[in-house]
Amino acid sequence: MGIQERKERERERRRQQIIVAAKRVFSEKGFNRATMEDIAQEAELSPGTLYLYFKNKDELYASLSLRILQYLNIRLNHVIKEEGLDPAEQMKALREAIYDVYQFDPPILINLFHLQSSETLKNLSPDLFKDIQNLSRRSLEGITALFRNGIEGGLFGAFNPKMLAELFWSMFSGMVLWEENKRIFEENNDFLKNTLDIAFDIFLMGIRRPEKNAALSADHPAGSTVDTVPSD
Amino acid sequence: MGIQERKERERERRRQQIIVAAKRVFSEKGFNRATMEDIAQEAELSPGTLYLYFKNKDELYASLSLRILQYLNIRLNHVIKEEGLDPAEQMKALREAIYDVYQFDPPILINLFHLQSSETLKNLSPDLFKDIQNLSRRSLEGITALFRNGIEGGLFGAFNPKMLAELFWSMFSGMVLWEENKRIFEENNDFLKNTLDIAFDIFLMGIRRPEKNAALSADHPAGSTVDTVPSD
Amino acid sequence: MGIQERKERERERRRQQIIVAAKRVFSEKGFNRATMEDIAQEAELSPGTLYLYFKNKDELYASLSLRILQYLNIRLNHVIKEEGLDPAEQMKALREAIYDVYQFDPPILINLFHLQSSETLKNLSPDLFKDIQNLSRRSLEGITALFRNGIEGGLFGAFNPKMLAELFWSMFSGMVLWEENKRIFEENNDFLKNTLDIAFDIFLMGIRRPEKNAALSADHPAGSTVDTVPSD
Amino acid sequence: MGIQERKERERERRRQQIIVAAKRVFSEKGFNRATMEDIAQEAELSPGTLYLYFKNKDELYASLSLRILQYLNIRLNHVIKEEGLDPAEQMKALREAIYDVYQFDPPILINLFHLQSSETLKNLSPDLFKDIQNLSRRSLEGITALFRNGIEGGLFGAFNPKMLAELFWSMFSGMVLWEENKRIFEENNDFLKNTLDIAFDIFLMGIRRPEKNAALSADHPAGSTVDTVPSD
DNA sequence: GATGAATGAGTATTCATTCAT
DNA sequence: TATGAATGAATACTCATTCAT
Repeated sequence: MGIQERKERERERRRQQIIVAAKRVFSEKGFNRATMEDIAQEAELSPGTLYLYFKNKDELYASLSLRILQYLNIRLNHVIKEEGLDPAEQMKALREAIYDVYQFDPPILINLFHLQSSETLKNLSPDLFKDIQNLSRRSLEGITALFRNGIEGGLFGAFNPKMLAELFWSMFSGMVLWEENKRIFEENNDFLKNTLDIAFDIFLMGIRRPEKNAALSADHPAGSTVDTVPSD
Repeated sequence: MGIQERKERERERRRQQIIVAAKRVFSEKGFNRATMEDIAQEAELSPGTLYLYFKNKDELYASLSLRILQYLNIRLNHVIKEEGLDPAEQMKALREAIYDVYQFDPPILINLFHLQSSETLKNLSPDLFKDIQNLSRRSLEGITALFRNGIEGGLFGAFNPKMLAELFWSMFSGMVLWEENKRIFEENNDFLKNTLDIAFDIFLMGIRRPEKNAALSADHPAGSTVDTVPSD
Repeated sequence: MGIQERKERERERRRQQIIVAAKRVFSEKGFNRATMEDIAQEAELSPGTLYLYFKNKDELYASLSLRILQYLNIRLNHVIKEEGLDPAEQMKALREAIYDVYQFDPPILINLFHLQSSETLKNLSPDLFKDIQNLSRRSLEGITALFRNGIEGGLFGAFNPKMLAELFWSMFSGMVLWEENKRIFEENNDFLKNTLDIAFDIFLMGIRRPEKNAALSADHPAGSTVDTVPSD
Repeated sequence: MGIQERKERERERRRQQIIVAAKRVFSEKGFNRATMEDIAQEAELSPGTLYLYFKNKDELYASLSLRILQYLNIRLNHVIKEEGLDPAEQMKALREAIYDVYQFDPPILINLFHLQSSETLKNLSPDLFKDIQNLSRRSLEGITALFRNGIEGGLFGAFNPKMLAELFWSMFSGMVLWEENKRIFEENNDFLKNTLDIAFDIFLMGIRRPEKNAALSADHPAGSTVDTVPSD
């Protein structure tokens, strides 16, 4: 059993070694231009060895995302389980957690969004697909829980917490992509780092006063999302 | 001259025919799995003909984006130039324009974001790259102008209009991507159509009360974007 | 008939126009890289028109060679038919004719040798192939005749005139190719112009004294070509 | 180390296996009509494998030439370094060496001349181009050295040895091409084998008596190459 | 005759994946 | 386990040639 376990640990170490190498290569060359040969070289292994740890290139790529989703979950759980935070403080902690996830590995985070909107996802092994799906869902549930706390704690009005969570998350995705856009167009001015704070505030401001929102929203049906959609 | 013009028109019609076919195939199979052969077949042309109208696969793909950017610009210009709208009404019109752009061609819009965060962009002919860059920039300037109107019209507080425009646009991008995510994870519940309104309201709500924002933002440096960054 | 003839003349003019354009393009880009499109553009015609005058690309290419072979024949005939030349003067005239053929169109002449050692020749229409074959043969016969005159006039020893003609011609081919080599290796020092004279002299010197040749050749069977091989 | 060496040897064997197959296919079909697929099939390998040993089709083709140039060099060095040969015997040995080079691999030798007068050469990797260039140069230097010996040994008159070497080599090239011509025109009578001897004799005869050459050359400037051009 | 848009067969090259060692 | 040589399917792109106008 000790041997079994040591082997398992060793195996995990190799996987991480490969993932780290893959991360570097994918970031530098993009998914299509990065070859398994490149990654093997970066990992100081042979191409064949990669296939002992990952079924194929798509799965190796997807495993990168899994890693950041795992980190996201850990951070969200910390926020949720930390004792003695009132809803407003939780919100501040959420913002910081999101920050950290971005800083944990910016290129991988971009890969994550790229992955999600690509054909790759459809070709994963069912297990890995499930893992990604579950972790995504759990992350969203975590954020939802935080918003629900806020609502229940009287911090916000009567919005549907899941919808707020999704909106919040998609807003964040958009900012990350926008950052990437700017890098390509070479107007690199650190959009994300400069605006996440202000965006967060604007967002929280907006949802803080539901009675005014209701007024504004009165002339279109989206008002129906307020409080009437079951929160999951 | 009449002949010249007719030929030009005929040529443009063919280009559109190919673009339409390409759109279908790219949407169905994604960029990598879609072959030029597939597209030619869909367009009821031969592969060689595609190359009479588009230099290569990348450029054909990029041309899809150009099309939606053109539509976006037209719609934004309408909003800006429409007479007799007060800032609040302009904001409402902006929301509707954005709606329409999405509905004009949802899969292409997703392609646009995919394109922007991909390696493809770097390999276009300089002309096409410039076109996309310029149209993107002009679109953003259009949105910026609308926010500036809002600010000058006293509708909002003292935010930097360009930053608001970028934030708004990235939020929208994120929602589109999220919609795509959900499609892949097969929880298709029309997130975008249901939430664009509410998101818009939240966003506008938030930026409407800068004095409160300032209070919230007081403990972090992002407050510095308020009113102190030159509006262009 | 007048009309018929004028049409024929017009047709020939077009052919020449195309050949001239093709010559330029082939010389600049080589056979494989030169496209029919390129040639059409150079001739200020459309690609389709080329096919009204030449069955295909190979035949157009081969027609270039025909042109220089025709010129070679004309020059050789002049030398042969010129009255009052003794064999030594005829030899000098031959040298000058060969010079002129090279200077008539150096790149085409190189093309000619390239053509002859390539797969192209096998794929010509029988007629064109025959034409080239016949003109080549006739040229060689012309040179042979000149050498026979020399032999019969006592200028040389007892060599087989046809063999001397072939040897002479292959030597010239080799010099042309060598010139081309040097151009590619960028040691361009006009080898051909500088050495044709000296080569000619060495060659004539050598064959002038068959009794010495016989001595040198005594230990190998090639001596059998002396005077014993039928001259056709 | 033993392993390293064995691998290197194995690799070289594969290269030769491919070169041999390529030689057959190129000879049969010519450069353009021969496909990499054909060559792979002939070598009983897969197309991909060819690219593990040769960067591309051009380089594979050029490598054929390298092989014969290497053989030529070896043979020339033997002649030069053989002890106890007087200049006349060296010349005889040169003739035999040239014979052998032709017989070593007639089709490849033709390829070599074809290569040198084609566009291919310009597109090789710098290294391979350098190799070919150097070996060509060294071969010519070898022949030059032999002629210099002859001159210094009083065998010939006062010609420039390098020019003689070039002339000699181009004559040989021409004979090879002419042989190929005849094969295509289907009058295959082993021209080369029958005439190299006689050509050699004529050539040597001719250069043996420079004072007579000078007489003949008196009326054209090529006489200036006699003795006045530096021998390198 | 002349055009030139359309054709579509033809191919070099890549690279994820396998498997004998 | 690890290797890395070999595989061979897959595909973007070219260009000689055709034919409706």
